Amino acid sequence: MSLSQTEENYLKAIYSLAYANSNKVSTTLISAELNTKASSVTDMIQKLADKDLVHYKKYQGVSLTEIGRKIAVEIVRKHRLWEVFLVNKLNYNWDEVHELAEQLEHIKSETLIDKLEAFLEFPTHDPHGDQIPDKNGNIEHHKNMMLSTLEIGESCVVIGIKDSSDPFLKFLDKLQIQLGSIIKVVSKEPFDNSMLVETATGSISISHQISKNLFVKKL
Amino acid sequence: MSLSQTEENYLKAIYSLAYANSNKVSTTLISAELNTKASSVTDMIQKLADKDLVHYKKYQGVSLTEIGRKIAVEIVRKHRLWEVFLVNKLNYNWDEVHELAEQLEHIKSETLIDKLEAFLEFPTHDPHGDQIPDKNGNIEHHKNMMLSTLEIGESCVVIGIKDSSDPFLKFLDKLQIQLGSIIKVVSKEPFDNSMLVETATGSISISHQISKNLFVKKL
DNA sequence: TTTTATTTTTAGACAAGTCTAAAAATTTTA
DNA sequence: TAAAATTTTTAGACTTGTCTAAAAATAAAA
Repeated sequence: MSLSQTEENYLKAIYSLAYANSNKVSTTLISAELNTKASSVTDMIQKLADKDLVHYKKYQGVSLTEIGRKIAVEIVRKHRLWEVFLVNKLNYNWDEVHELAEQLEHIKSETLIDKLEAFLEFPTHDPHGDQIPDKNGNIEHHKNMMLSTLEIGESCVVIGIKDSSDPFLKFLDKLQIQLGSIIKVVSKEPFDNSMLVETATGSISISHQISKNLFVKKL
Repeated sequence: MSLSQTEENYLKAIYSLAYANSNKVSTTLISAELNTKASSVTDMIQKLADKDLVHYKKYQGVSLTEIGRKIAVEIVRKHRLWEVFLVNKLNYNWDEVHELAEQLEHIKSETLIDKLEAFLEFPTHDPHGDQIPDKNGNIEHHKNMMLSTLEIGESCVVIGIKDSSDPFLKFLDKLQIQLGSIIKVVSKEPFDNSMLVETATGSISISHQISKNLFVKKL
């Protein structure tokens, strides 16, 4: 069964919304995510239900079937691998690649994405620090350790960001903080919860706003 | 002006047909190339004419405008660069990449293809030996020297193939002849125009059928 | 140069995906 | 728990790209 780009986008939207909203997703939520009208969503949902990709009862919201979920994860996998390609090989900045990956994720091929994965040497995270699902659709959500929770003297690697808005990404670039950056907590200021940290490029002060949006792995 | 994938495919079809057919192309030819019906072609042609991408007068055939030609060449450029990527980086065989490139050529981005070109280190030919147009849409069609025209004792590099059908590509693979292969003509048989040649992997006999379909550059 | 055959175009229809406007169901609130 | 507000669905329409069948134009043949 080959899906249209549009159908794939619906599945992906439901997948990411469902994760944050305990599985059942409303028509309006989807329409907001995809910039369409609720009535259009209803139409498409009914088609997807006919194909057994979503569970659907009128007025009761939508959730993915096992097949639907599998396809959605596959698309996420493609999206993230393409992002790695764009950043690591073509020298894009991590805040520039989303739109392009949005297109590339829909390229149809049995073999392409596995070959790409091998070429990229089996990355585990995309440039925003999100895990790349494996070939079988397995994805371990990592245990959300934020920089803000570290104690004085501890060191860590940046493995992801929570708020991946454009301004935030740009700001991190300015601070020269990237995926893989190593950070050591020098001191913490109880007054505003900011912290002084040591990075490869020197020591800088980081606000709570920032430190609570950076996923890290302790060293 | 952003074109749909379909519109781009029409321009590309007209471009490649026009090259072999002295510029004016008929509705039926296009419909054969794109696997559609002539009536569909007429419809689309009229839309393209409205957008000044083709010259069109009823019953008189179609040709590309300057803008149309430019866009067509751009797509060819994308197609060929993606083919290089697939073969050189992802280890595809040259006879497997056409369909995929057919999809990738439609990815929309201002910067992607130039970055890809740089990453590939500015290749001049695709895996089938066809020239890659430059950023400005310039393409020098090389002067069609075929292996069959070489004299005894001369050496050459394979730079392209004329008949890029699947069976032919597969056959060349079997002979271990690839782009860049070096071939020296040892002897020619006047009876059937076959030739005995020396390659990296030994000396083999090549029929006229083959030698007249290989573009080469003398050394 | 008429008649015949072929090619091209028009006309009307259909599928996918979207929209607006109005009706139906659900949820909120009083 | 009944009225009001919100959400969801239906109905009908529009666009893109396609099709078939028939009409119009061109090219070939007699």
